[in-house]
Amino acid sequence: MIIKINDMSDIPIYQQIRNQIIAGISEGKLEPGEQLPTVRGLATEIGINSMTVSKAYQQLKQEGYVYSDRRNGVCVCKDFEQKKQLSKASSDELKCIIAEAKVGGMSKEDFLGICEKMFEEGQL
Amino acid sequence: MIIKINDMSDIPIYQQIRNQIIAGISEGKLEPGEQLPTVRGLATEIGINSMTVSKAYQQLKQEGYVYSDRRNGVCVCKDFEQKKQLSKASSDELKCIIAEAKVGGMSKEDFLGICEKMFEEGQL
DNA sequence: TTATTTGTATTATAATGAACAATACAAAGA
DNA sequence: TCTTTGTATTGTTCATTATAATACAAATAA
Repeated sequence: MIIKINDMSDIPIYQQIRNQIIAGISEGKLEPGEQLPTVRGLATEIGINSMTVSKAYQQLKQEGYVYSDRRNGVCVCKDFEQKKQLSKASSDELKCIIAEAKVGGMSKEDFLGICEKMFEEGQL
Repeated sequence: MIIKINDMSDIPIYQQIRNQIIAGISEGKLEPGEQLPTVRGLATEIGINSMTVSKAYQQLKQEGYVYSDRRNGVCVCKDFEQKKQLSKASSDELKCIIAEAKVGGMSKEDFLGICEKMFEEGQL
């Protein structure tokens, strides 16, 4: 699982790490129970401060994606909460994306097609 | 067209304004050529600094949603660029939303159903 | 036991962005 | 001329992000 940081992005580094870990889990690149890179290891690898990695891991932990153990590091959860609904934040963001797509002249069918492809992409 | 600011949100005020204007256009609450509230008027109405409103309008202008005129204020564009594809930012955000939905156990069908509803909502 | 590795906590600092305050200006119209 | 419009400027305050440099507790390996 390779984490890639875009320094030009306006998305904070710790958020980019978080997003990529979640994407990795959803694509099966990170398996339940698998250990994530260590805080110091990942920080050195991508050339950032270890506290920034720690911040990403703490957020993932708080959101229920990973758990941590002093010796075994941070690992992907084995059972995710099956909420089966979008968070408020996701729902709000989705509304914005759809509004922009509509104003840009995209048809509902095209939009759903894009979503479908994204959903299937990287599936196990 | 009423703009509502959520002070608790971590989304910047100028961004909230921008998002709501775009939503208003996509729902037909704001018609092509229609004048937006004045910078000072909207700022007073929602109790914020006028430069914050100006910042939102400048971003909308730069993105091609509105145009401005010294005398007539800021108006909704009459012809939007029909790009018919998502911006890089929207596409990246959508991927994150889908990854979170998948890990949360949402089926593709459920997700597409939510998108379909959102797309149709507030349609003319 | 001792040393190492793990996540985590602490303190301090620098850089950036968001929001505000207070003006000022040019352009257009009444 | 006076008002209203968007815009530009300057400065300040505050929160967030990211860094640096340590330190600590817990678990494991030597």
